[in-house]
Amino acid sequence: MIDRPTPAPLPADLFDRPDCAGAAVPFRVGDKWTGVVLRCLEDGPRRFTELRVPLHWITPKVLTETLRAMERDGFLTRTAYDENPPRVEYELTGLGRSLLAPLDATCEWSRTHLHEVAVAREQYLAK
Amino acid sequence: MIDRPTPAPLPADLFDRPDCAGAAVPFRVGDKWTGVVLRCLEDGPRRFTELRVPLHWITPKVLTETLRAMERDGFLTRTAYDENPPRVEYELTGLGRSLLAPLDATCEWSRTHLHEVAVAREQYLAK
DNA sequence: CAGGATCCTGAGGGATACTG
DNA sequence: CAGTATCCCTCAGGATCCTG
Repeated sequence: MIDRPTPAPLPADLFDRPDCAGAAVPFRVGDKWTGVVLRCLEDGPRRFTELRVPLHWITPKVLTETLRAMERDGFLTRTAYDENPPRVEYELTGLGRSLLAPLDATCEWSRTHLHEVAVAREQYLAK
Repeated sequence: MIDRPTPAPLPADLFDRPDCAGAAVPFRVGDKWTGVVLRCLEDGPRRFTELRVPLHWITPKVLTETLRAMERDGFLTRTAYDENPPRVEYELTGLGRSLLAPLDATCEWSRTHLHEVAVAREQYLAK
């Protein structure tokens, strides 16, 4: 386990910026949320509620399902600390981190080509 | 338009081989079928029915929807020849071809890491 | 051959409320 | 705080039949 400084808080508009492909990205990883969760965890471990913020307050049920599936597939670890109030942290494994490569390739494509898709759609409608 | 020799027929088991990630791939491009259609077209233009073969005889409705969406987004062109019986060919555009890069990155990940996912799932079940 | 028209289902995803 | 437990609802995707 790498000794890592506390990562900066996740900005609430992390996936809501002009330079972000967001919902228009034609790629999805696994289910609807796996990709963005991956991005949220790349700087270090995060807590449950912390993750909900940039995910537009995704419902606990859906986030739990997503995290459980990713844990099952070996993409992240779930660590529960026996405290009160309870604290649980999710952290990427090496396998999960390896997913960042194809994810980056996808985001890179979006950055360079997504506007062409928008143009193509307009031309298609104009016909 | 590049002058291209007639591509080899699409093998029916193109996505049904032991070395193919297939349905286990945790990535999807756009909808369920866009990625595999992309792969089917990378060697040159293909006809409607020709595409259905490796796609396990996907129903015409679903294939039409997929192709229309990809045409609308500028990923492929649809060329109808005025013959009898009718002939229609689908061919990747430059934009569509550019999608092969992130798609390759994804497939490469699957090749090298997919078995780790299988192992992780077994360990998860064993707990 | 290349689809259009219809009908149908199931599973992913969401809202709300409650709990240790 | 970190979830469970229910209920609900859309809609991608499939089955089937028909046509220029």
